Amino acid sequence: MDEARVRERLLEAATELAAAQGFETCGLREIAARAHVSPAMVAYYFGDREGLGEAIYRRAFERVSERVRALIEAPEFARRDGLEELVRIYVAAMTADPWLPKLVAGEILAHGASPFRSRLARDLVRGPMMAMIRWLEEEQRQGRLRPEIDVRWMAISISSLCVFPFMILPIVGDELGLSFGSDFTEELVSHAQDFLAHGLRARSEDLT
Amino acid sequence: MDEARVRERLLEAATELAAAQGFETCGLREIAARAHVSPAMVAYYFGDREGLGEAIYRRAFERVSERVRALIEAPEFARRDGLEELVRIYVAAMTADPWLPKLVAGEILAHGASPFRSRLARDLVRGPMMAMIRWLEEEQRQGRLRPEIDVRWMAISISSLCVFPFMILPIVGDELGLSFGSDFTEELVSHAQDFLAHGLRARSEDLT
DNA sequence: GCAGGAATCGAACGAGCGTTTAATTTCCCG
DNA sequence: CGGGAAATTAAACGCTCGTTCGATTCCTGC
Repeated sequence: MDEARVRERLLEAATELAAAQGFETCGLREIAARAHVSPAMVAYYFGDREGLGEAIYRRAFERVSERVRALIEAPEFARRDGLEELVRIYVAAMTADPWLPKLVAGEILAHGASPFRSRLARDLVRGPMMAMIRWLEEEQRQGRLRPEIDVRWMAISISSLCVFPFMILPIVGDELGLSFGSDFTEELVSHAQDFLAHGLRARSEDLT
Repeated sequence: MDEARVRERLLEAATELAAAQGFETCGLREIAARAHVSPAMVAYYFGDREGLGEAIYRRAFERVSERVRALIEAPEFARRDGLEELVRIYVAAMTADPWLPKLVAGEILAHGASPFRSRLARDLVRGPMMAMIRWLEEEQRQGRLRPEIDVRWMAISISSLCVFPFMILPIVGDELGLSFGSDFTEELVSHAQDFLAHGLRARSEDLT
């Protein structure tokens, strides 16, 4: 088996299956068959089944956190429309790998299933959200966000608008005439930006 | 075993476990033990394991669709602030049973795992969303919603704001100082209403 | 009070799981 | 080219799963 490292092929097969049906429900033999490899290779490279699961979720976590770190450190954050950039990069992080949204959803759902999964779900969700909250607080302090709104709920709402659409798209997408792809991502970004801007941003004029 | 019907106790135990860790990952013996009943009772009342799963998810689906039907037929919909009422009842539907949010999340994630689960996930998500879209179209036609926004994205955003917070609350709740309960629900409703009203509603005055 | 069907149980079965092991192949280096 | 370590495999093991089955208990109507 020379065309690619066995370890990498196992990770890829396991990731695809975990994204399609959840890691818990797919067997070692199924993963190994998809990677054209013996099931014993899982023990050889990852110790045991849980080691393989930890590896694929850790990789997913690192990809997300790496992109969210770019989100935080990007120079666009200092600009006036930082909120728009936040949404754009947040969505871009979700679409960087086609299987990431369902993987994140699985991790959210698996929270509590095992100590390892709980810890990973926490890392996967808490890190980006806490960073976002800190950024929102600063924006609010500078008067660019409506002062009366709790930043925690701002962060929850932003996350909801950026993540949840990916989770329900496979179910309602064909009925709505929407499907994965750059079109969907761009529409999501622009609509989320629109909602958030008109809902969150401090305005000099109108309304209480 | 007289204090409650065995069938009902099995349904309850399976629902709690499915909400806590997903139906796929909990065994029949575990469910039966929690219901203080022999595993053979599952076969007796539900035929097989999948029959039990179908029963609990069907019941969840019926509870949701029943409450969303109330949402559609409620007299409040004819009022000026129908959007606020929609959010309130949508969230109320999610909180009617404490295990419903995770059950819905699991169903979303399980879409594609099996023909039965795909069909149920579709029923669970499509029905309420299509009804919501039809209602939003009517609202938009009557000039109460900004005319330039795609109603499909309105529905996606409303669903996101009303459902996703329940999914991440177990993970980030303690760090944010938020926890399940009537307080959380009320805050969620009021914030979602605020965001949607200022983001979606047509205004006579300001901005392009 | 008893007969008979419904309800319930504990035990056993076969299948599939993750894992281990011994054997084989592959590869690299002296 | 040959030897030893690394890589890979097929087969087997023990375990747990969902399911089945015969026996037992619990109702209920006569």
